[in-house]
Amino acid sequence: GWAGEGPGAGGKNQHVCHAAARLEMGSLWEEFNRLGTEMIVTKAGRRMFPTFQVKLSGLDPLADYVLLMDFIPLDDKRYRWGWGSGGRGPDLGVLSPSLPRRYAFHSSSWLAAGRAEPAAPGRVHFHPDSPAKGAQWMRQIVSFDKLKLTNNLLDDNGHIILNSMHRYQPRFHVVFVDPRRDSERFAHQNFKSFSFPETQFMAVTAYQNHRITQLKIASNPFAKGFRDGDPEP
Amino acid sequence: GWAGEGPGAGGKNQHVCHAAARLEMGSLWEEFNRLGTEMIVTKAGRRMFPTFQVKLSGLDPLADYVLLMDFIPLDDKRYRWGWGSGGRGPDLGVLSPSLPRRYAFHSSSWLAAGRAEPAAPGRVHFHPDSPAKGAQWMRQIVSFDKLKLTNNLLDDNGHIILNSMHRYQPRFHVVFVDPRRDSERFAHQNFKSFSFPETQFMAVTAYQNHRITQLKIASNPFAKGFRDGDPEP
DNA sequence: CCCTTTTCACCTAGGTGGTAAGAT
DNA sequence: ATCTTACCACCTAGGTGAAAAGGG
Repeated sequence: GWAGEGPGAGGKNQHVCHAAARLEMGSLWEEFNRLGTEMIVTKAGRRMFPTFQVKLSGLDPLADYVLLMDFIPLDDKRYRWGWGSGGRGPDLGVLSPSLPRRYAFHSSSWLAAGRAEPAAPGRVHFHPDSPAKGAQWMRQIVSFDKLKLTNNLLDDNGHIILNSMHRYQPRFHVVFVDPRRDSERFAHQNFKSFSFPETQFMAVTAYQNHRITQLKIASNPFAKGFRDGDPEP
Repeated sequence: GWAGEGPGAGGKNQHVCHAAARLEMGSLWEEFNRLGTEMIVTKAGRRMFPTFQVKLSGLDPLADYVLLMDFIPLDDKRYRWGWGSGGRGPDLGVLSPSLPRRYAFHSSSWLAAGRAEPAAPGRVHFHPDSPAKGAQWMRQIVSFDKLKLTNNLLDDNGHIILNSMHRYQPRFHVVFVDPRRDSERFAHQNFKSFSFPETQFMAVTAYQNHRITQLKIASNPFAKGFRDGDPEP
């Protein structure tokens, strides 16, 4: 689907105000989202699957743009996977109101388990082709397949730092490279942001929901070695 | 070694006149050059080995530069590998004066065999990180490992088109991206070119000199499968 | 006869989840 | 008990020269 930004798009530079982004592989994202998407985080950094990819339109073909992503916590909670009674202490086993009921399967589900860890510095990932002309960005699908997620707070590889067992919303930003001298003063007008709710996920160090594991194995080419039984072209 | 450009460096823009490039893996290039370097060309495109890599210095850290390569014919001859008497017709089996005597081994050597084919359009290969700031280019070795050579005159993959059995000199160009309005008028001042004689080579569809083959196998990691006998770290 | 094309086994390089051990 | 780490077999993706087949 198409996702504009949250607040009204007023006061934006002409070079970004008509920018639009369509999420690619939308049906796959939605299939994961129905189950409750999980993304592995490792010390060395792990790619996302599905990969975040968008098709852009409405850019000035001759202007320069920088494309980047960041990840914002969806709430201030820490989660655990299980069945409420597991408890040590004051775990109430209360489903977070923001987690739809359908997240529960087989007697296990995501349960709020306290307040979130203090958030990491909040890194961003620049698309490695940045900067480039609008025409170049619009020519084909823009893929963030070099982006990696890590749980290492001391990471020095430039990866995105996330807390495991916390929920995140990926955000995508189109930034017009303003050639004007004091362009910093217009910075707030020169970018446009996109959030696709179907791309939100839980950061984990190991998959919790077995249906997520199976969908990853079924849809990620690199996990073909774990597929068994009938081939499905 | 270091290689400046041919004609006097006079009249160059300040952003390029101090630029310098050191060829990396120089001793390997020289080892190949002593035997007579050959580079495979294929219809689909083949990488060079050794890869053309340079360490840059003397750029303006804050200015934008484009880096690119092209290949110029070293002479107007066509060559064949063999021993002079093979001949059909007027092959004289005369060693080209520009080919050192050491090119001959084992009763076989490169022989001039007529005039060169008409040259292809003369494509260039832009380093995929272009454009980038001088600081970025100087930070580490710049590698042209995405560059591919083809003998397909109709190639539409943007590869470098060469004639097999012809000799070429790789050239490397540093181009300052001039922000001035009518910068085209200064184009001749805004670049600096480098030629390393030890990187010249013969384009071939299959290796002719067996010593070249052995040196490729010994030094290219992707050819490790053809190494036999003692490992050499 | 000489050169080119195609196919192949064998590599490098790196992305998967499983598994068992480790940490708290 | 729950989460994390390290290692592994098994993939994708693509760069090698050898060998045999193809073409003029």
